[in-house]
Amino acid sequence: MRRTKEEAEKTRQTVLEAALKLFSRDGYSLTTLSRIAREAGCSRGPIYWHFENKDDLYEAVLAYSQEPLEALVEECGGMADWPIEAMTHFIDQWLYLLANDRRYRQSFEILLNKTELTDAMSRTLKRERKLTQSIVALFSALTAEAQARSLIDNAERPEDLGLLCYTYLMGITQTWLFAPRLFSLKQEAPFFRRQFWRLLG
Amino acid sequence: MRRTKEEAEKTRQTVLEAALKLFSRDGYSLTTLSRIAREAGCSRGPIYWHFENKDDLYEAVLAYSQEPLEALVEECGGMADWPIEAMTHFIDQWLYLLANDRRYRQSFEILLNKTELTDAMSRTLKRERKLTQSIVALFSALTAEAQARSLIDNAERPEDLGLLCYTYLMGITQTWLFAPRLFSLKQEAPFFRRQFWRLLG
DNA sequence: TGCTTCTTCCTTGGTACGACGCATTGATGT
DNA sequence: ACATCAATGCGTCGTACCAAGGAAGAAGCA
Repeated sequence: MRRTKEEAEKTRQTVLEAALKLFSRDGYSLTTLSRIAREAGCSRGPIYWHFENKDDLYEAVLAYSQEPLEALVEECGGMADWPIEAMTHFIDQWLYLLANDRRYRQSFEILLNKTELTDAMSRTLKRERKLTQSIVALFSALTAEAQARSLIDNAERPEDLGLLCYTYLMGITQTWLFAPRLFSLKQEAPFFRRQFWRLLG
Repeated sequence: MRRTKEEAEKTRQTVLEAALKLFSRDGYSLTTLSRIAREAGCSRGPIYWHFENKDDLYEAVLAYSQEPLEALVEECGGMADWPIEAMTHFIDQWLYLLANDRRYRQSFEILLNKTELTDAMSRTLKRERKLTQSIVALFSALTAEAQARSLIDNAERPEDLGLLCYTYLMGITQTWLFAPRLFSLKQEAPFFRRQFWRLLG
């Protein structure tokens, strides 16, 4: 039955949240539209109304779940005049959100552990690589600025250091999500922060 | 028709190689047993003869593809008296194999990008986590030994440093496999090696 | 050695199952 | 009255898995 605009939008959000939960828990293939509908408390109909198909829903879920990360990149991009503070903030937030923000954690969970990156999702892949690229570029710019002000060692090229910062964070993220019981992220966070600055000198 | 023992074993290997190729390229779900059979030049029958089911084949493929890595861990485990040389060797080999050894690269490709880590593959997951654990333990032992001989800085706990070494390598691996065009692994390898030792001091 | 029998390895249909996607219908805000 | 939002049922497709059968190494026996 027809709902008001707000109700319809709420339905859409509910589906999105349900899909995020199931995709991040059970993976893309195993999660059927029926299950998502049941989790969202509706039938499969609304899903096809709000989204083109399963792939489209997946893309929407990923975009939705990555909003916090994109906001963080945006935020630190505006702190180019305080490169050290910007990097500190980025790392702190990255680790904090990973440990405490469900949506943020689920976005990585899906992408790293619950998706088969095939040609079928080239659209999603392209978006993700662009995001990766933007983070590397951000760190490259910040390290370049920090080097210019002699705040960090300048023996290495800033592009390399930008890449290094990204791989450093992704390594922690990937390892923790793959084996959460291997170590406590909250306990080790200060250690990882300390070691980060050894990398940059 | 019945083959000799050697021919049968060869069939098994062919299936394994075909599955490795397709799993690492197209992912687990998209790869059907028919495709594997066609790639291996046989029918679906032998697959069910040599392996229980699809999951079992997957497990076998992963174990097969990770032989080089397990050999490397084994090898460096025997170099406890030369911790610096052992770590150097491990990193060099890791990066070299990643760039040059097809099977080694495919094993990570499958695990990182082409598999949905659901409860269904708990057996595989357990094996992988154990392998992770063994690498972390290896580096912990090597850093502890190096600290004892004052070869590296001893401000941090060796368990933490062992974990750090692993996340460091996985970050590079994950990032490169996710976006191979982001950087050239061969060109950056020396850089990554240099920075590794900054982490340990 | 030569014949028979058993076992192994593989081929080929067939079946059961479940998912996606769509089309139809229905209900209700606007 | 109309457009929007949702429920339902069906068609189609593709896959994993199984069953029956067949062909030829391997092994036992004279």
